[in-house]
Amino acid sequence: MTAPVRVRFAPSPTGFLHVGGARTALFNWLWARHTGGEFVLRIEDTDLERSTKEMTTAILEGLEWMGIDWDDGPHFQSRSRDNHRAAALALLEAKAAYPCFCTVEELAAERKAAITRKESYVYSGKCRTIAPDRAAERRDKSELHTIRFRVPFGETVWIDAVHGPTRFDNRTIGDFIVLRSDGAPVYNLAVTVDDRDMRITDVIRGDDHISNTPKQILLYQAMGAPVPRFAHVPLILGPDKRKLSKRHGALGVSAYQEQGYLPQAFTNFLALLGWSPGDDREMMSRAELVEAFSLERITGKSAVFDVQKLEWLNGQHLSTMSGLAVADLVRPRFIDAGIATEKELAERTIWFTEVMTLVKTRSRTLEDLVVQGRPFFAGAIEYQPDAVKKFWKDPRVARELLSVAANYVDGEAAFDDLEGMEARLRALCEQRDVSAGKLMQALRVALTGTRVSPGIFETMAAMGKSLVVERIEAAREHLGREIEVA
RNA sequence: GGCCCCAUCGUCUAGUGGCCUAGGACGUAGCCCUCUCAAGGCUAAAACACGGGUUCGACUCCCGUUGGGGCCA
Repeated sequence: MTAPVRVRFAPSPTGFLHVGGARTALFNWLWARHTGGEFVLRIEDTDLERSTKEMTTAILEGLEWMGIDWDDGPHFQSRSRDNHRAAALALLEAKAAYPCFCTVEELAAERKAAITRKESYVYSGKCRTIAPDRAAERRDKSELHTIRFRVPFGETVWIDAVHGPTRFDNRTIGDFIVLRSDGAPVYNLAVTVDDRDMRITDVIRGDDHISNTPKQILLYQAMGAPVPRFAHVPLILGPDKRKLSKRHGALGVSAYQEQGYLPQAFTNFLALLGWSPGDDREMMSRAELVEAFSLERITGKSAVFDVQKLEWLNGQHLSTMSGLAVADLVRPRFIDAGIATEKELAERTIWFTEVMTLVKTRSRTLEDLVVQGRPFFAGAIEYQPDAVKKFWKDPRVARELLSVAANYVDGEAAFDDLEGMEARLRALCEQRDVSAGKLMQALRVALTGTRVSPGIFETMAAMGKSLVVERIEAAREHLGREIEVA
């Protein structure tokens, strides 16, 4: 029986929750839920200058939106600084670390020399050999010093859950600082101490931390703490194949939320970036993801973020949702867009749900829903140039068609009998010797201003007779003016 | 520059020595459906970076080259 899994997500609140972080969080969460383990949230706010309360809030909100919940935390790393210092001192006590009195100038000189020799810089270890009593003496005199970790000879190896056996020659690491001269603990120390204290069993994080790992393993070993399992997840790349960054545009999770992506689609998409269930499944529910997830199936190759696939997946998830669920989700967007008031929508819940049902198969995001739903509400519409060009090519013909349409609508009593409506319209067209198809298309522009809408009879039924009449009249007037100008 | 990671269609991936004339998905193109656009159905084009080994046999294992990326400086 192995110890229950405890994972953590440890963002630093110096920026919003970006896509890479979101996926790291997701993988941790999926692993915790898959194994029945626990997910700890730790905010690494030790960079006081750049960390803000707003960013912390934004990160928590992003996680919540994605449906990622935590069992422990949020803990704030800045609150355990004393702990980190104590750990550094304990290391010193155990002779696993030593005080280093080298000045900035001396270190700069060492570095410079290394560069001229075309070697990578590692600390020479000059202060390693200072006799302990002599070092204590100098410390007592408050001579400025850092605490350095004594890196042993040999190599540091671990079995990465993603990359397999990974090894580093300790000579390339060099005695690194764990406590700065101002008493501030260094990143690798803080992380290791926190992970130890939080009893983290599995560290799932980005590939960019691989080079920190040997240092952290060395620290665990020196502290006599169990070394967790590591899984280094490949990075997410932008379309230019470079590490995803602000350059690539909207990257905060909140941006995707605003654009109208569904959290279940977004997480589904993110899960498929660097991981696959091993079969041909693409669209997966939250539960399926949890069920199928495993560290072993994470690929070692970094993946390009493909918005088009996200859009498609979002459309898929949208189409599986009921009209009612969709209506509930988009309602605020209609209100924010000033299309309808909350009260109006509340009074027409059933109708609104019907409209959303009509429109959702041809929408990929919630924003699409707003755009396509808008014409169903009273008020003026704009005639889109591309629609006019395609279906109102000749204004005279278009007006002619619309007069037939007006005639038809005038005589049409049953606005809910779709098949009957179509039969009667076709019969009328036959009688007047006009193309039913052309008429419907011209009518579509009159009713919605666009060349895209649900079936014309569904559209009319949903709009209601009076709005349909009004729109046709407006269109005929508009076309009349066009003809005069020409 | 040093260290490290990675390498299958444009993109996400399946593939763990013979099942591969390399499968799926997004995207692209075409067809069907059709009042438009989607959705849906069908079809097509599209990849194992290169060179050496190992092996009866390599997309799969090893080495090198090249390329991409990351971290540190």
